[in-house]
Amino acid sequence: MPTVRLPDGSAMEVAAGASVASVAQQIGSRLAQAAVAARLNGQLVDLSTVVAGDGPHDLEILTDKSDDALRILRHSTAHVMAAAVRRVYGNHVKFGIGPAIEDGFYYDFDLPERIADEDLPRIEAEMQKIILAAAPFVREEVPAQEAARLMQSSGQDYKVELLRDIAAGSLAPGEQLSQAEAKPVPGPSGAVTLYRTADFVDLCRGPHLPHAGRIPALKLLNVAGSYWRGDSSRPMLQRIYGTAFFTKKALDAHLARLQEARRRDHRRIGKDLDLFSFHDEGPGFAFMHPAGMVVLNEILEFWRAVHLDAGYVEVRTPTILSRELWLRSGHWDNYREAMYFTQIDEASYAVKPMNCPGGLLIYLNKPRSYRNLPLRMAELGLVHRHEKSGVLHGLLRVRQFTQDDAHIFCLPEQLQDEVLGVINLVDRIYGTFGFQDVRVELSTRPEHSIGTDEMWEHATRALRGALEARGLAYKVNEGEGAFYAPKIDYHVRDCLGRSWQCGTIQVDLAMPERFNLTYAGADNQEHRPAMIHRAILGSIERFLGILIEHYGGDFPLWLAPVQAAVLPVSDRFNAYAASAAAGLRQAGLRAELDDSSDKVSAKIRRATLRKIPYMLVVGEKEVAARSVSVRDKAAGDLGAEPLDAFIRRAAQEVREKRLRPKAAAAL
RNA sequence: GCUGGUGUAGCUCAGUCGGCAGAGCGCGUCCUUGGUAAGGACGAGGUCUCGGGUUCAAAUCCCGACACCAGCUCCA
Repeated sequence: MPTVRLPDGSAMEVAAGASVASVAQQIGSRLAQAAVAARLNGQLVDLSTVVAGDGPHDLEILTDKSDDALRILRHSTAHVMAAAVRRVYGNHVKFGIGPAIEDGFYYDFDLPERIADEDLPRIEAEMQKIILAAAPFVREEVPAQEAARLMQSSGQDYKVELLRDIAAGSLAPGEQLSQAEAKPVPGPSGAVTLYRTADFVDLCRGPHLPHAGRIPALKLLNVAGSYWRGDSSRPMLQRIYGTAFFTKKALDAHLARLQEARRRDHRRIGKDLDLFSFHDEGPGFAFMHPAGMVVLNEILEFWRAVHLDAGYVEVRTPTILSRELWLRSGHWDNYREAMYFTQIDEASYAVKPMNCPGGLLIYLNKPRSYRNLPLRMAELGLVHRHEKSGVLHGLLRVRQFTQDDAHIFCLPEQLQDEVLGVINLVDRIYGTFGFQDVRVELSTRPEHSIGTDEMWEHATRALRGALEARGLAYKVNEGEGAFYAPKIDYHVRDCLGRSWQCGTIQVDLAMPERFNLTYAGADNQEHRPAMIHRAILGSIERFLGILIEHYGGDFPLWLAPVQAAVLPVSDRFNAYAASAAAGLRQAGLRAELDDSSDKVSAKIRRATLRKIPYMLVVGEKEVAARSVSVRDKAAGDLGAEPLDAFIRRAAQEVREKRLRPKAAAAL
């Protein structure tokens, strides 16, 4: 009799030929009810899987509490969607792949008709029929040849291609098909598995729900194009995105989060708050308005202060430099399609896409001594990159932006300490903006790169050593480094759980070589310095966009374009209100007076919509007491307070760069 | 760059079958002088993205360009 070992360590005997489902039943009917799939000897399997052989077998019944179960639910929902699409559009639909992804699933289809967003309800309705019918997921193991014949005869060219690659063993993990659920693997006997749901058969490794009736809550979200296997030279398929959850409540919470993300879209808020704009006359080039400049300048003032404190000096290098310089740096070889070129007096020049060559020229401008290293040279450098038209996205992807760059020239043995110094600076800066959840990735040497193996090893070791010295968890991205250096990338997660790449630290031994940088050592010999490229905010413009979404437009006081609005109750109090506003401004606060002829309630509404943190209502009582009646945008009416006291309190809040209480709804 | 969608007042959007260009908000003027999210009246504001075509007649139909949106590819 087979024996299974459960996660709690207990063992039990099960009947020969028993399915996982019946084992679950044997453990308890509640568990059997809740069971979605199982992990048998480390493999995810269907509930219908038979526990074969005496074992002991490690068995874990997965219920809707587990993340694996959620992925299985979504993957199964993708199959149901495919079945529904086939019913709605007919048998000529060709199927690509349909995996579960981070927040849901998708399926790619090839069909002559256009699927529009308006068609999604029809598809969803068809899915509900399949769910109502509790259509089972039937697993079949067949020889690859037979599967190929089946797919061929039904015109499923993409599936045939997948089968061919499986047979050839060339379907490597990490390909665009990286979602494990989507990737069928040949069994030990060269067999592949098929899953049937309703009248849809898919090549699929599984596992799946026992039947479609186990899908409690789903939503189709949008349609978009997508290359077959992520290859831009292959056909473009139509992809439908959707999501599914085990409870209606969880689905609703997720949809609310999507809604909240739309509400916080920095493009929307940027327009509403008059922070910046874009124009046809310069696609991808942001126009910063006065209110946006206030935020930007506050960020930069803070940035300069902490850099000064961390031992940096600041430089500025030209935007246009000779083409020859970029040939020397290797940028021309590796990056010219994305660079802008121009001509000055017959000679060829490039608009800088990076600041480093300029920094190198400053280093080379005079002899350097080990006594003056490390040299930490910061530059708020304006760079231009020709991003392809389809990738532009508000402030988050632009063609011109300001990097908060720095180049640290140091002795090779100082590298790790310098990297640690940058890591500390990153912590300090991100913490100030309220980014708590920061993830770190280490990218190693890519295929196209300059420099020697030894350089790359040394450089990568310095980065890894610093990460390990700090005890930071990090993910490694093999071959994802820059052409001249391995790098640490920082990803910050905002309050909606979305991740943004901001900071980067790159240890570069190749550029100093190319540009023949030297310093005089204590031995009076020439030596080669090491170089660190780093940015913390990344692009200032992009960081502003991220901040807008993170705060939902409700900036902390120190960043708010207008910090306080003085709202007289009637124009009889305009004179006092004006003097109060002047007092605030004298104390360095950004204050405005609303002397329109509206009622206070209308003034409050307007100030609230403009997301002004403090509203100061003044009327007869306040004039008499030299006070203001404070309304905090987040906390509401706080009552009267002497004007001086408010000024002191607000100035203190600005000095401390205090974060505002989260005003977010729906979180 | 690719696939699909969208482009009308400062903003959000309506505009039927091809027949005089619309609303709300905002803006301006006047009235109103009020206590914590919208007081009232009047008014101004348009190259219907741009270029071509069809038509007696185009915001509307056709072709092309551009920009934006969703996604894919890319992001030193």
